[in-house]
Amino acid sequence: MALELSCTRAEADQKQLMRCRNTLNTSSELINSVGKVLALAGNETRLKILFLLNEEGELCPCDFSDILQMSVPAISQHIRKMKDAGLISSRRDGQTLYYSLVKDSSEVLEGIFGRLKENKKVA
Amino acid sequence: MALELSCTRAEADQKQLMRCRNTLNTSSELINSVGKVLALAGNETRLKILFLLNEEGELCPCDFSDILQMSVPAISQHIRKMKDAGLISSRRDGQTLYYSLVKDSSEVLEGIFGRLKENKKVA
DNA sequence: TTATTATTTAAGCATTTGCTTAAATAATAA
DNA sequence: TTATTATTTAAGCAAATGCTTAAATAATAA
Repeated sequence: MALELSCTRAEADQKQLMRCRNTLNTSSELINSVGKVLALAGNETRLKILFLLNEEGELCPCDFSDILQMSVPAISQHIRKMKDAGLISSRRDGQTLYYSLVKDSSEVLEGIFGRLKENKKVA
Repeated sequence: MALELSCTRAEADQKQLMRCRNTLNTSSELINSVGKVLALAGNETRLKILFLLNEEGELCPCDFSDILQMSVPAISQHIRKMKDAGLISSRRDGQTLYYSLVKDSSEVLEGIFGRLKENKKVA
């Protein structure tokens, strides 16, 4: 790969580069966890699922399959990723599993949905 | 695929399903564009680039290569995606291209970075 | 018990992603 | 001009992603 060990531009601001490295180091855990949430929400199907859960409270895989016109297994696999990441949780009622957003972990989502709602008002 | 045309649960709330379909239809453009931004920000390297641009104002590919310890072409290709999406723009100074966040299109990012900063204060 | 329903899980596969290396631009310096 | 530097672009490839179909669980109904 032959990676340059430092920026060799004449104008390179070494203090700035150090500051950036420090910023990333001190926030690395946070950036990592936020990145995971964004990667999950960055899929259109999953974003719609999260968005609908935010609006409706809880829905089941069968509902999503119907609404999004996708197969149940496809929905289920998206749901699993978000459940594994702690974004959503389930409640069983008979044969049906109802999923809902996990309040605690939807901090990043709140920012996103907040913007979505603001824009919605304007548009 | 043999897709079910509607949720057949006895408890299925047809009004709710209709409302969900409507919600998605009326917000589809917005969800689509937000989804694209999230997909871009959902990559750890790109999230770091966006985060650093938000903190520092502007930086060049060479800086990122140095800070993130990645090859210049790898950085450049991440940058291109975000530039194509209108998230960042460039200013040339000699041989160096300085990139910065496009204010207008960083609405969604603001929500994310806002949360990042809040958490930073706490942590 | 057997059948049906709601859901998950697993295997397979095409598409996408993100790197690599090498070559092409673009600007400055000699 | 030629050389050097900063960056982009392109081709190639391994890994990840997101669907498909089929099989496995789990709960209810007959």
